[in-house]
Amino acid sequence: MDFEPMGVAADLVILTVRDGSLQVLLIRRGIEPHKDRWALPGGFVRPVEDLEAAARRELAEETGLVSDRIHLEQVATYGEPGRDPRGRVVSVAYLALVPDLPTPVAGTDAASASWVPADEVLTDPERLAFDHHRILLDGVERARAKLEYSPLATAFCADEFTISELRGIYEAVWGTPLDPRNFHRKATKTDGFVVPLGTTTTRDGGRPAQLFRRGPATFLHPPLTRG
Amino acid sequence: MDFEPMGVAADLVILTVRDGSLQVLLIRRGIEPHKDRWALPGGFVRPVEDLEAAARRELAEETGLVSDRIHLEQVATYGEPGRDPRGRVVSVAYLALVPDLPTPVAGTDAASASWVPADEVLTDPERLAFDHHRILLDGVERARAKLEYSPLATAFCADEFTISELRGIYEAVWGTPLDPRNFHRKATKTDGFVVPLGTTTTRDGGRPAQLFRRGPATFLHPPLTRG
DNA sequence: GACCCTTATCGTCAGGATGACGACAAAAGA
DNA sequence: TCTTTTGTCGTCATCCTGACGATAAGGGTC
Repeated sequence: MDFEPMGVAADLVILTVRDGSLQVLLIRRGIEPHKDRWALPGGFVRPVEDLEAAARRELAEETGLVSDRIHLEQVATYGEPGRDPRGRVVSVAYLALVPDLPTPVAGTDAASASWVPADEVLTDPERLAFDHHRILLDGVERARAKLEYSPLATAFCADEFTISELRGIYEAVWGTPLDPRNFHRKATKTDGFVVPLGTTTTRDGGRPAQLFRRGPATFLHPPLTRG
Repeated sequence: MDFEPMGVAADLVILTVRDGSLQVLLIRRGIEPHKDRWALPGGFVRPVEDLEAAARRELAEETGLVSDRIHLEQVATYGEPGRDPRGRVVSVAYLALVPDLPTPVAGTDAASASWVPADEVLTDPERLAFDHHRILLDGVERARAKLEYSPLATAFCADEFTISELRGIYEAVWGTPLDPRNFHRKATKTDGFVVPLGTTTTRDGGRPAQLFRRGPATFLHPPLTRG
């Protein structure tokens, strides 16, 4: 039995935390189908190219971020017949977590790509083309869940960060305030989550805060709890 | 820009608990490539067929289970160029959890499909064709992780079960013994995990045990802990 | 029936983690 | 100097867990 050929695309949910809110990178489509509508960045996987390589290539094209230190993980694959008017297209969705970029979306013409608050997009199911609303929903939920039991929040931070900056990540992604004192205790006492650098900064105002770097832990035990 | 067509397959990690151990359904391939080698059940997605529908169809073909009450979830998608000698094939892996079947693999010729202890397969990376060892690894790890924070263990059980049967599921999947008294407390006190039926059974020997049905909870809070 | 074996179920207790919140420290700015 | 802002350390009651003792209620054996 032979197979029926299909198109395979890689779509990206690229998240960052800017101005205290979780934001997603969207592009305005320049071509049909869904011309002029907002959509997730993405494109077809090339004939000889790994799925993750395709995702990483799209990520670089849209953000200018080429580092393999950017967190990128597969979320799910969407293949409902009819989801793409061009034919049978199966889309593998990836989730990318990037720090707040100093250069706003470098390497792209600013007109077609921009950061948008995630909940603003999530509350309007018609905002995005294709089934990208569902993909975004799954991507954001994945990110929210992983903050609980993995040290992934550090992927949103710069190399060096303070505990309250880290807390700000959690508050933005979860959309809920956290007690600074309890969070401080949890973050610093969970083995391998963050390592102190011995230096301080006053960039957040108030009393100088210790600077930290991400630790070697791959999961948090016990996990943090949402809400 | 047009797309390069690829084959899209759905492969299945079908797990059950039999004789106190976690077992996976494998088939012996009757055709090339990898003829006569063991592999996960699976096949190409049809031109007009949803991915999950394809997985459910394969599940029915291999096990005779057609019920939509069987737990089936997507795990990941594998698309490395060269993973299939027939050409560029992208495989969407699904995880199915089924109760210990009274009829051993109904609807299939018994020669080509059989239950095999999962850890026996996992310890030999060359046991399975294609990249199915990796897929199995990911599927089993998903199952192990989800038992912690979801009531999914009940998917391995019959409609009515005792607490110690449920505990047996955990012990088999995690490969670690659990304290019967603490597990009983946890299972019965976690809201919505199991609901008592008021009836008892002595099928496990010893003092009659309460029978339970799965409860309405979709996650366990707080989660159970492995080992 | 007396006894034993097996499994089910309840209870106790110490230790760890959490959430709520008080208190003080150390900077910037008025 | 005083106020404001943020960081950091403590305290305490509560909940959950893991370890484990004790009792309950069947079946089987003699």
